[in-house]
Amino acid sequence: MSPVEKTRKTPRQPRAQASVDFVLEAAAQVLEATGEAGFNTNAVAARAGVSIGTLYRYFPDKSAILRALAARETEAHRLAVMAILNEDNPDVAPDRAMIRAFVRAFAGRSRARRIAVSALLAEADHAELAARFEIDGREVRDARGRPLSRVQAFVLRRAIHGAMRAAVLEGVDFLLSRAFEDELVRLGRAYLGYPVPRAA
Amino acid sequence: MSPVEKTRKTPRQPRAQASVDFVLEAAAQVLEATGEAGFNTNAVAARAGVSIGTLYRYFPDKSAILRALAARETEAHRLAVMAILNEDNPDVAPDRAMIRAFVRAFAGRSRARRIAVSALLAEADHAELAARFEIDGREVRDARGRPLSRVQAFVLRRAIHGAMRAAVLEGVDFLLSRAFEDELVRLGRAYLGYPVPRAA
Amino acid sequence: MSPVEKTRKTPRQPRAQASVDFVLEAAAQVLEATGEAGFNTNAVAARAGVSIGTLYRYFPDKSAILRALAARETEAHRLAVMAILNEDNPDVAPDRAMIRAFVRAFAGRSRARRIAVSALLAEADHAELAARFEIDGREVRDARGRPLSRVQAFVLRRAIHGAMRAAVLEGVDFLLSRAFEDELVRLGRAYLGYPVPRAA
Amino acid sequence: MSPVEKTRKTPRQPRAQASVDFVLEAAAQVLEATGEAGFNTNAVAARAGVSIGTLYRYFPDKSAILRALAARETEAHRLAVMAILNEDNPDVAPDRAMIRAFVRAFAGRSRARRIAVSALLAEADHAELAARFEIDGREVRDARGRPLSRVQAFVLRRAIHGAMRAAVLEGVDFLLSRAFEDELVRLGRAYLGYPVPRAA
DNA sequence: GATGAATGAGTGTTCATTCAT
DNA sequence: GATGAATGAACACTCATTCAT
Repeated sequence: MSPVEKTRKTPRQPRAQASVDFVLEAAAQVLEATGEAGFNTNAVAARAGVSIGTLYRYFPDKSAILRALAARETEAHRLAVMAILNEDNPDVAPDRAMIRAFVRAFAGRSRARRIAVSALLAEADHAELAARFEIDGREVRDARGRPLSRVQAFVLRRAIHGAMRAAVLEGVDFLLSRAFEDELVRLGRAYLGYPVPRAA
Repeated sequence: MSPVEKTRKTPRQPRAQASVDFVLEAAAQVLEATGEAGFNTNAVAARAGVSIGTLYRYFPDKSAILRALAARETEAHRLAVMAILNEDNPDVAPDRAMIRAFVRAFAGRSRARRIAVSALLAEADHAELAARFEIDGREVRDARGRPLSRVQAFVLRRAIHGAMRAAVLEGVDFLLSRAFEDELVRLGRAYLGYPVPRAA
Repeated sequence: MSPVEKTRKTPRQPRAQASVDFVLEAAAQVLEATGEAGFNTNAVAARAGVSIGTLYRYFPDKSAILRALAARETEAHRLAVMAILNEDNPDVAPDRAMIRAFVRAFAGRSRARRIAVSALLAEADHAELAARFEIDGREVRDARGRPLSRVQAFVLRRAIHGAMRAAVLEGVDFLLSRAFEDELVRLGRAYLGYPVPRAA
Repeated sequence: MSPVEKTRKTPRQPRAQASVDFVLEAAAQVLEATGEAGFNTNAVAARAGVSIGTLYRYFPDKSAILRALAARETEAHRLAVMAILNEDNPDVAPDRAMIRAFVRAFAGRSRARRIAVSALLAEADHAELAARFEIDGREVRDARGRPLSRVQAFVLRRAIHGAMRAAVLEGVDFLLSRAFEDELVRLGRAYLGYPVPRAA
């Protein structure tokens, strides 16, 4: 996916690509610093060190910036998770690695991501967008080796995701703790019917 | 809790209370119809059939409307859940009843509630607000009769809540299905170590 | 002059007169406390302990309150000056007594008076209003016993008044000092050709 | 002093400077025509032939327009006085020249200046602002060659200024007459102990 | 292609005034 | 006569977007 969903003119020259990047980075910073209320095109352009006219050369309107940012952040998140998963770490089970990757990726610059994504959600068709946030396409099977039903896959992913999301949003103190990670792992395994260690 | 957190002058006359109700109902409708972008004081007042001055007599500013609406919706949700729980229905286990209540109460006018609540979250201290959304104060114990740790309670509640929330937001077709309810129940029971029927 | 220039119905009953007084006193307090910016009819009515409807029964509009207040304050000032002048104080020369009276009368609740008077000036015909602020009607004569010309009388009065006014407005530290009083006295006497003591 | 105390962005392009001037000129005209009551940002922008957005590009808020106008008018006044003083006119004594300059400079567009200045006074610290309105920095000495005390200098300046101010405000017919000028000159000289011609 | 000055519709909010109760 | 809820015109100010330079 191109970083900009719909540009007036797709940038080919490096300078143009740099401008796009500056704008997106500035957008993330403005969102992080001032929240959605302070997110306006002039502020973004100013922080990007780009004129407002240039900004509009690359983004058709304000919400396109948000959309591009959401795409960029989602992609960055996906890559971060993938990177952790691909580390060849035999001591860590795949599901635990996944959860750890998610939590860590979530914890950084969460505000900008959250706002961008929620702005996206506010505008768009939810069902259509849901797919974007799937990261692990691998088929999951239960303890008996049966693939999950559609409903089961939904519940498993959204439950774990929801608990992580809430932890980030509510700023709980145990966000990066081993105990929290353990419980998320247990949740997934118990649901799938794997034997789980007793709770700490 | 009074529907209006802090009015400029507490309304005594019935006409006044009616105005407050009109405004909140109008606010919910505007949110439902146009989203947060279309949520402006003039539109709310117009739809409420009330002058803008009257609106400002009861709400000190725009965000107070949102806060009052979130409070009203949360309270309505709580009451709906309670009502379902209090139905003397011996055929339904308490955890299932709870989940059913949540899903059903969530399903109606979700957009207004979601936006109001998220506006609330955008402004306020997350940790402090989290408590408001707890509905069931009952202590939960695992299959061995031990009370849950703080982290466990958090994970259990937010996981189930997150899956329901995602289902509502994404508008999944199985939202009100028995299968979905079953899986949520299984998720909770498995996590707590209760024997669960095999997945459908 | 009636305290209220033009009432909708001249109050005869004591309760009505009391309401008028409450409103004017409240107006002075509001002006003193918040300046002209905070001077609004609802605030005045509230502080007067009177409903807004009652306020409008006695004052046709907002500026009538200001006019009545200016009249009241001017009259109070006039009476204060007269009272000081009428004290049989043989040790104080009449011109000095006058100046002292003015400065002292000016110094108290100056903000409300100043605002009321300047609001008055902002609306009305200056020439017509000027007469109101003449307090001492006595004819002044110069050292040779000749009456002052119209221009001379104007210059004398406005010069002394202007210096006092500026001292009040600028909040100088010597406002109530003997030195300041002395200089104002010297100014008047020198202008009239009387011998003056050398400056301190 | 720059005409604009603090712009949001200092204008570089000539078009921008022209906008600032248009706004200030329009502000003076609106003040002159409608008084402070009619002084609103939309009216100023409209009369300036400038959009409201442009107005706000150069002035952070409404009162900044007033402040800038007061500064501009004060400066214009100062320059006018200086110009008259610098005319090499051996027939006119310096004190008379000063008074003449003041009166003449005061007489034009007095309303706008008065309102702008009084708006300034209404907001700001009086003592701090007083200095701005000093025009002649020259030390004044009395007939015996002694410098004036602080109180004396205050009384002298404010007295003459007050008489002029009152004459302008009250619109007296003798404002530009020789007689008025003579009396102001006499007032100053008598106070300082110089021999004065007998009153006309 | 870049710039940034200009635009103006839109929005939150105030408050003088009215009038049903 | 008193009350105070309701009204709505008015206004300060923002910001997405355009376009002359």
